[in-house]
Amino acid sequence: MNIGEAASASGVSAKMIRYYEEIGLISPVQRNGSGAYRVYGAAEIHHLRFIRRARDLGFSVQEIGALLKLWQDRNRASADVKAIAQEKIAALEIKIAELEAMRKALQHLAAHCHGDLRPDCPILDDLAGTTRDFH
Amino acid sequence: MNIGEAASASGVSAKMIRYYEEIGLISPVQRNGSGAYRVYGAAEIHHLRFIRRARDLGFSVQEIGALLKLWQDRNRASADVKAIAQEKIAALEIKIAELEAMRKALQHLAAHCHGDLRPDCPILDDLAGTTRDFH
DNA sequence: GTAATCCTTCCCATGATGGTAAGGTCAAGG
DNA sequence: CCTTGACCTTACCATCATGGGAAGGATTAC
Repeated sequence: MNIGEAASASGVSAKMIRYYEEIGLISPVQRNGSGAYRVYGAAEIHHLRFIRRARDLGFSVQEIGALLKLWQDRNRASADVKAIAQEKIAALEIKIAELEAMRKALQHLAAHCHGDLRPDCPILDDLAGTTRDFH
Repeated sequence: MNIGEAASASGVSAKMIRYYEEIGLISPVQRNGSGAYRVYGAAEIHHLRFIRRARDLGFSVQEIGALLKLWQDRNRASADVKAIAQEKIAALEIKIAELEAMRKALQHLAAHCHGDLRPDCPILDDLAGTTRDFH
């Protein structure tokens, strides 16, 4: 299987497959007879799917490196994996809270903005720091 | 006021102040006698605070450019500002939903992982795509 | 006058991804 | 056997906002 086929089979773009190889997330695969083309088998596709799924779940490439190691360590403790997942959950919660705060603040401002042709605008007033309390 | 003082007065790092000038978000400020140092006054600090606040609310530098133009246009329609804010709110909501989905998926997996010394781990099973339905 | 602190510009790095360009390889069909 | 088109290769650049550092000039305090 060439890289293009591996890409569509795994959901990871050819570009990214080469990149993951370059940074050492996956080891270099075999090449074809002339050594020109990368050749992928079922095991490699499996790896790539793993990576793809982990990316979708929000893990960074570095974290995926750790997960891959654990995946291949038959004696791993499930606690090690769970710890990584829980750190990620905590990070997600922080990020979500930040975005929620932004959303709330913006919605509050937008709710008080006429949104018509008049120039008066509480949103800009807030950004400019000239807000009079409009509660 | 030199750039360092402007930085602490506005909450925007000196590095970023120069960057914003470089990309044209703010216009070049006056220089001191020898022309070596940038000099900031109250108006510039006000601008920088505006930028800082808008960044905190999640606006990109490009969007802030638009907001700054509107801010300085006395005849702007508040609808124009509100539209930008609402687009940003919508984008935030999409991002939040994505992160929430990740968090949910991870929490579901983590809840089913023993988290002990045994190697059996539903999290890795899921990533590997070998999950047997454990509902 | 000297030392310390600040400022300047320029270059590099981040993280994960996409784009492009120049060129090599392979498979199918004539 | 040769051409053509599809695919692959590497190498470089761009993104977005930010920080780091180096080399050197300006200013300020003593």
